[in-house]
This record gives sequence, structure tokens and C-alpha cells, in this order.
Amino acid sequence: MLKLYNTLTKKVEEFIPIDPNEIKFYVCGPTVYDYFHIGNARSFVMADIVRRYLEYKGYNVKFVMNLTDVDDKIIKKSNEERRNANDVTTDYINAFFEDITKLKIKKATLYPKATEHMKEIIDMIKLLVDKKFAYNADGNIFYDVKKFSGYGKLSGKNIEELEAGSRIEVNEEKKDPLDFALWKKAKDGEPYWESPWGKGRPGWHVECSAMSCKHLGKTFDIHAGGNDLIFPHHENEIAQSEAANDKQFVKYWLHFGFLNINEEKMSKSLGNFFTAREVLKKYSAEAIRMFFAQAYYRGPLNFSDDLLSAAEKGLEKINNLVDKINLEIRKNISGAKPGFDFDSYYKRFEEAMDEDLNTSQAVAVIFDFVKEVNRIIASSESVDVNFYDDVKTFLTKTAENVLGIVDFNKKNAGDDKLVNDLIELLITLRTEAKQNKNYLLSDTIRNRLKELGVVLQDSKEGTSYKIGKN
RNA sequence: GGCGCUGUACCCAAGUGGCUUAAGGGGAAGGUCUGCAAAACCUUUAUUCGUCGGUUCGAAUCCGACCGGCGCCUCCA
Repeated sequence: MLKLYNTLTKKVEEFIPIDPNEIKFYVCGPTVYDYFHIGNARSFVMADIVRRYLEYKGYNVKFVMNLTDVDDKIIKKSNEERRNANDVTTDYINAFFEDITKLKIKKATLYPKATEHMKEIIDMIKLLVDKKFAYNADGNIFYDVKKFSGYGKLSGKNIEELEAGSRIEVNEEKKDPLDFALWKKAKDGEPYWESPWGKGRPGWHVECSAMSCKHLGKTFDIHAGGNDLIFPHHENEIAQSEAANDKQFVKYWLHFGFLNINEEKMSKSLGNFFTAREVLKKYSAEAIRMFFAQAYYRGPLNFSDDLLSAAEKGLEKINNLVDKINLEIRKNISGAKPGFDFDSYYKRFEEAMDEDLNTSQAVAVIFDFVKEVNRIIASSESVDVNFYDDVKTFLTKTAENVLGIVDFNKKNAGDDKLVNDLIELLITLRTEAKQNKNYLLSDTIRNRLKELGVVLQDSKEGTSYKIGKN
């Protein structure tokens, strides 16, 4: 029984799908004006883990992530670079897909773009104007926040307090400073679309309402995003969708904690960020995912090299077993079948994940599992290949398919046959040297290979090697 | 000022009334194995959970006060 913390109710609730045959899941995607940073990556990865876990539980998931390709920041960037907005967004959309692929994030069912949903967006605004939830101020359409009685229910804010805070810029055209733009009148040189109110472009929030409605329906199961989207973005989405459709918009709201750097939120505006692609040059996707998975998704998480390295070190322990399993399965030996309670590990894994996605607990289960398997291997003469198959199945279902921290198909050896053959040759020479007690030579071979990123490991069965990243 | 989150070992981090006199990872120390390494395994590393009170047969877990950190309230995952 999966339980999730719902920002809307501020409680951990049992997850009950609207339609058990297909869960509808929407995640706020990137605004494509730049590379996304490793903090953004945390949200994308965690949403991916939620999705994968739902699939582990046997659900079909319709997973939709929007691409915001109309936005002030895009216009700014295109002016700076003196090329049209479309070229800018195309480049960053491509970069986005490159990065999420490297991060082993499963492809969404759909990546709707704002620019391809102008009709739906305009229709929704029209509906809101007709229903008097929005008003026209000289070609700008604003949402009339005071008309929507539930305004503030997600973020726990109320209109009076927000106004008392008064950090909102004053805009003469708005009836109320909290009112937000559904449609922005185009200024000279800005990209625009035709609408009943003249040339312009949609405001930020309305695209998510329009596109989620089109692809997932008026009411859907899960809507997720970073903590900072709770207000105003998601609050405004609720206001738009529920005013337009007269139905509850979303059942479960999930929000991800920030990635901090030196205990401070990583953000584009503070400039204290690393792009995901930068970090991926140094650490594997598995290590990055491990780092995220070891912390609770809602809390803050500090980012540093030391922390990433620690996650990577821990992963190595699992990967050493993965290599061993792959090797043993290739060897295909029949031998003793050790008694092992796989079920209890599946159960513990599921219990952890069911409890509001306690991924740190789930990772601990994986480590416990690895330790027990290693113990069996260390204390047995020959272990049957069937055992290794079962071990592989467990790790595939949990660590690989849900958490994405393991990759059984990752090439440990090089892709290049010549390289592999050369290493094998060196190993043969070193083994001979060892037999002749020429340890000076054998150690030189091992050390020099290590400098090249090839790690040799001796065991009773001979010498194995793995090629690390360099 | 309002709202929300948070404070557990050297570091990261679970646990939210008795199964825990506190998981897991990193680090450190010792040991087994090895020609030596590496890997793996074993052992050690919080009688204590920001502080002070209270509730309870029993609290890291509930309540109160206080101290500290962070976020949102403006674009931001």
C-alpha cells in the first residue's frame, strides 16, 4: 500500500488511483532557455523514481512532462544571442534530452510544448474570461484572484497575508496586485500569437493547466515539481483549472526538496549552480542517482564533491557484486544452492518505498542484501548459477529498474576487442611473472595498468580486471 | 511580519511512543584472506538523538518554551 505526502492536505495519504488501469502523472518540466542544473536534476530524477516505482507495482503510468518554450527568459536569451526564439528553444530542448538520457531518466509518455498548444491555452483563457474569473486590461488578460475562493489552499497562504507581505510589484493595470497574467500583450519585436485579445503570448502558469487538461483530463492523480513551484505556480494552476473545469484539479501534489550548496539553495538567480552535464562529466548517472536516493526526497540536500564521492564509493560495493554476478552467470556453474530468503528483501524494499518513498531505507535494504550475498559467496566453495540468477533478478527489479543506481549491461570491460585482448595478454604475462616469483615485474604491470585506469584483482580463480572511468 | 521545513555519531542519513539501550553509506582503527595489493568477510567507532522542562509504566519519537539552520511569500526544480 503506497503512501505519499500530499502537499495539498499536508498529510501522508494512501495512494488510490482514479483509474487503476492508468495513473496520470504530470511533472513540471524545464523552461528551455539554458542547460538545467544538478538541482533541477534532483527533481527530474526523483519524479522518475516515483514513476518507476508505480510501474514496479504493476501500474501503467501516463507520464507527462511539459516543455516551456514560451517565456520571458527565452525572449531575453534570444535577444542577447540575436537569433530567433525558436532556435534557442530547439537547442536547449535537444540538450535537455541529452542530459536526461545520460541521467537514465525514463522517457516520458509525452513532452507537450506550450507553442504547440496555443489553441488549448487560448480556449482556457477564453473560458476563464467568460466565467468572469479573468479580465482584459488593454490586451493583457489577468486572473482575478479574489474570485476564486480556494486561492491559497495549496501553499497555505491567504490573500490578506500575501498582500500584507507586499513584496509584489505594483501594476496599475491589475485590479489586485496578486492577479497574475494569463495572456501578455506583445511588445515590439516579441514573438506573438493571434488571440481574441490581440497579439500576445500566454503567461507562465496557464500552459500547464491547458496541457495537463488536454493530455490527462480535468482531474488527474499526481502533479509533481520542486518546492519552489508550490507558490505561485501550482497555486495558480489550481485556480485556473478548477475555475475553468469546476472539478478538483489534482489528487496528490508531490514536491521535491532543494539541492543546496553550502547550505544555500542552488539556483540560477544566485548563480551558485553546476549544470547537470558538468557533474555528469565527473560522476556516473548511477552515482548521482545514488546520491539523491540516499536522502529523503522532500528534505533539503547539500551538494558537494565529498558527498558525491561518498555515494560513488558506496555504489562501488554494489557494482563489485554486479560484476561478480555477470561473471558467474557467464561461467554457468552448477553447485550448491544456498538457502536465501529473497522474499524478505523484496518485502523490506517495498515497505520502505511504500512509506512515502523512503529511498534511503530502500538503499539500505539493497546494501544489506549485497552484504548477505557476499557473505554467502565468501563462505561457499561453489555456488550454483541459479542463485546468481535470483540475485540478479532482485537487483534488476529494485536497484536497476526502480532506483536506477545499477546497470547490469554497462560494459565493464572496454568496448574495444583489441584493448581487451591486450589486457588479457598483460594478465597472462603477469601471471607467469608471479609464478616465477618475479613480483617486481608483476607489480609493475599491475601499477602501470592502474595508472591507465585498469584495475586488476587476483582471486583463487585467476585475475580479473575492470576498466574504471579515468 | 506571515506560512512551511529542519536540528540524530567525524561526515551524509533512516527511524516519529515499547520489535531500536538508534538502520544504511562514507571515513577511521584492528583482524581474516593474499607474495604484496585489491575485493570480500569479521570486529570497533551515538547508553544517546539542539537545550531546558512536561505528559507517560515507557519518548529521539507526543506537548511547551528557548536556541540554531533553511525555504517560500518576486522568476526559480
